[in-house]
Amino acid sequence: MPYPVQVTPERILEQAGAMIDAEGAAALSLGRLAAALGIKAPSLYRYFASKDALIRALNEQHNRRLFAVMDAADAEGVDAGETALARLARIAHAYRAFAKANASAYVLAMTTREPDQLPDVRDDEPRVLVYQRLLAELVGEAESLAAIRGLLALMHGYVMLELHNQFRRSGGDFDATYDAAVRAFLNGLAQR
Amino acid sequence: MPYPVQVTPERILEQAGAMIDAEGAAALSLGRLAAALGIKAPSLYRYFASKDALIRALNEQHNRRLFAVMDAADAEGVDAGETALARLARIAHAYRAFAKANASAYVLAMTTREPDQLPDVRDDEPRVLVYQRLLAELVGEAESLAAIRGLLALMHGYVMLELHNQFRRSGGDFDATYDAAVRAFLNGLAQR
DNA sequence: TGCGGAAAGCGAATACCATTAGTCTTGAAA
DNA sequence: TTTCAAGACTAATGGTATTCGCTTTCCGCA
Repeated sequence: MPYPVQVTPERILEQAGAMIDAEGAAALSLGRLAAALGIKAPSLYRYFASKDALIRALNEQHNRRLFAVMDAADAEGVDAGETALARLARIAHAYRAFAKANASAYVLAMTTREPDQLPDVRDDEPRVLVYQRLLAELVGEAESLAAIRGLLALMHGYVMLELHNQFRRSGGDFDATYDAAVRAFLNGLAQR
Repeated sequence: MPYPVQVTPERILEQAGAMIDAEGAAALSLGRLAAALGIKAPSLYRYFASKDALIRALNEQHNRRLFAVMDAADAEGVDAGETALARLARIAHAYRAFAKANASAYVLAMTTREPDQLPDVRDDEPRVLVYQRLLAELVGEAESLAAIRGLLALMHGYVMLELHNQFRRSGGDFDATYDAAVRAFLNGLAQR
């Protein structure tokens, strides 16, 4: 039976992502993941050194896709000849849409405390710099660090609270209040 | 040997909180918790129906304390005769200080996906309403829902990103950029 | 004063979980 | 044809939460 290759790292990640999406990250066990792939749990160790390493690969993939979605959204804004503020609002909406479409993976990537599961932060730094420069157009170079941190916080916090049902008042339109909050922040930055 | 009471629910929660603070929530096991209390794991089930129930009680306690800290901060602002905007900035700083002083417990309370670990959201609704009314002074009744959601998101998101080392640019003063972001948001709200 | 029930602890067992070590099968290269 | 490494396997280890039935101790009531 053995030898004919039955899985690849990509296939494993794809299946793991699907199971996390369907049943949540806590429910992912190597035994059930392996069974879904037609192999046994120990065989997974041929491809990933540990469960933590597998999750880190998943998180890296997630980060790449998140940035790709934001970049694509900004490209649309550029094509439409939008102002810096309008482009940032567009990016903020793309961010939230992606996070909600990949809720379990998003939460997993953003809340892992185990250092072994965390992607290397340095990979993403140049990607974030693009957006920090865009914010610098609104607020000046000196304030751009506070601006990028605040915008990331607002987007991330809103999505996290929404996904965890932590908003006490369930009434109202979540899309509309998100838009209002983002625009208030950007306007407040531009005001200075 | 049995019967002489060795623990109470309060004592269990206190020890669990201390262990989570010291070693992280993931490292909390009922066996080690029980050992630290001088009993065995199954005995814990006399006091909590499950580990999830124990964690929910911990989260409820955390929420009560967080609101108490914010209320106390606001009381100082009221005593000092501050404006609504200054009071809100003061509350935002108290929020972040509390979250950072109880990092593991904060993350645990805000990121549990298991419904059994989540406190009843309705308990906190009246407490949040106080702050929503304060925001209404800045922005009007109609926009106050977006304002409270945005402010919570900004505070929560900033703290979460900070605690998880997700801010790519590690330079700069985290206190100063938090203050700048909060004030930008509040100014943007007041501007309308 | 004595008795019964309830409460609080325990040991043992169950069913998972990630991980490791060692073994077998296979196909391709020599 | 033989060799060898890669990919899968079985079996075992130590950890986890949880359940069950049992024992011991105390308190209230007769």
